[in-house]
Amino acid sequence: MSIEKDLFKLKPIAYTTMADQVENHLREYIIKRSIKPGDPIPKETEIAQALGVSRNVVREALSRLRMLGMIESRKKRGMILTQPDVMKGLELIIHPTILDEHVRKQLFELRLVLEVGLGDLLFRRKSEEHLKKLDAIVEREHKATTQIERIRCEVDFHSTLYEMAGNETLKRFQDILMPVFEYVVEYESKLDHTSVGSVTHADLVKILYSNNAEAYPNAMRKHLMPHLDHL
Amino acid sequence: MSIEKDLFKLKPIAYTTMADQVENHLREYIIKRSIKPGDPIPKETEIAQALGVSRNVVREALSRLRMLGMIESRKKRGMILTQPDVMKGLELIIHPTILDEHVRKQLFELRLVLEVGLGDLLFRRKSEEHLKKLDAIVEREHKATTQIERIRCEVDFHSTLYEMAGNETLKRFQDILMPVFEYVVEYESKLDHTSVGSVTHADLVKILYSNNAEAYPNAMRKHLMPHLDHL
DNA sequence: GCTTAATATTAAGTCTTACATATTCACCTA
DNA sequence: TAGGTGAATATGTAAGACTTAATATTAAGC
Repeated sequence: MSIEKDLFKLKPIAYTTMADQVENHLREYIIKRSIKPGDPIPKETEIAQALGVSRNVVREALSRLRMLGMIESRKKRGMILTQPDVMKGLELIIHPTILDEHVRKQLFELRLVLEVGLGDLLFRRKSEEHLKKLDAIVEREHKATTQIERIRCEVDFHSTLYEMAGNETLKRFQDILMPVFEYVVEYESKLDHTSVGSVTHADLVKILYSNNAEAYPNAMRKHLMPHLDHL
Repeated sequence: MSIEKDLFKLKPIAYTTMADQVENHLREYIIKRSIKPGDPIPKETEIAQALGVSRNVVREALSRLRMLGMIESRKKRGMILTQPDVMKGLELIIHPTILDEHVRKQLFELRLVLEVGLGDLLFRRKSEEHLKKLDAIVEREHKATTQIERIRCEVDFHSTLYEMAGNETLKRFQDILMPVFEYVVEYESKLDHTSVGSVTHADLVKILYSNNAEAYPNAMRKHLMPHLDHL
């Protein structure tokens, strides 16, 4: 009897709807035929007939791909494959209030890892313009009087670093994750803030002005140490 | 005349379908009401009636959320919110053959950044077990005779590092991106391989055995230098 | 003959209805 | 009380009709 119950519990996992299957068929179709962005894909009715399902089901599958930015459709021209934004899917899921504490923490760790490792991209792609922008932020931070203003500078500083790295995908990744971090930052700001890292933003900028790429990772590690110690 | 044509080109961008709107409504609904995983959401017919659209349109929107793992549905129990896998959306989009060269390169850079920054997680969470696993891989690599076997060791080594980091989200991120990297690795393997980084896998393991977290980032940088120089 | 305007065609978007299927709940019998 | 039977219910699937917008074709005008 208990075995039968266990089997029942397994059943829903293996369950796939027609829409799921059509979605997979379409993915395979695109890959196998190596269809490129701009190329047309078959009409809804053609797909429905070819796979022996209702147009309804096909539309559900197409709707999913369209949401991810994999296809676009025009009223008569039919549908075409598009170059998807790789981070689109992430953006669609991530919302701070839905994610649980555990995942939020893991994403924050991910951020720390990224910033320590960012050095080589920064030194290869830094520009006068970016460095001056960082200078301005440090200046603003010094003059800041309220906690809110300081946190804004904090966010601006680190966002500018990602911008400097000259990697759009990475920047986009950061932009998507930012709202999650803001929650953590708020949490951290309530903690003892005298234990701030011994390396300041100004110190980091100084290193970036130099050509000493070796110094960056450990400087950033020290800067982030208050956060790292919380792991 | 040309102005009219330009306007035409802008038109489709603003276009949103009913399914898009319902999807957004549902997202808002979930957030505003702070619905938690396990909580039920309204029936398809209720949503359709409330928003004044057909059940068909509602199903398209729900289908999208279901694909992302945000909701699950049982035949009679209705639908419930689920804790989504944050990396699910990424997994659904990323396929090496669809991504263009430019994006693939950016993702590879992302990987390099991650591995250099990984140190602190590794030193905090390393275990005897993991270190021994790394030892075994280094051993295997020494004995390897074919290029294929060497590449497999390379992949195993770095995958084990992510495993050691003790961050499931990060590991999953790496697993999803791996197929993209394999393409790049294959490409790189055709290049001059005498210019391999001066720091070997064995050196990295030695550092991990020590408690010298400061040494890690620059060691990994040197190890990855052949790749970094290609940026 | 060429351009312009009206019309037809096409494919996606939407709506309605109907039925299938699986799960829950309540009733009802042994 | 246990267990089986059937009704109720919500999702899954199918089919047909209509709307809308973009393209293709034809017709009209010069």
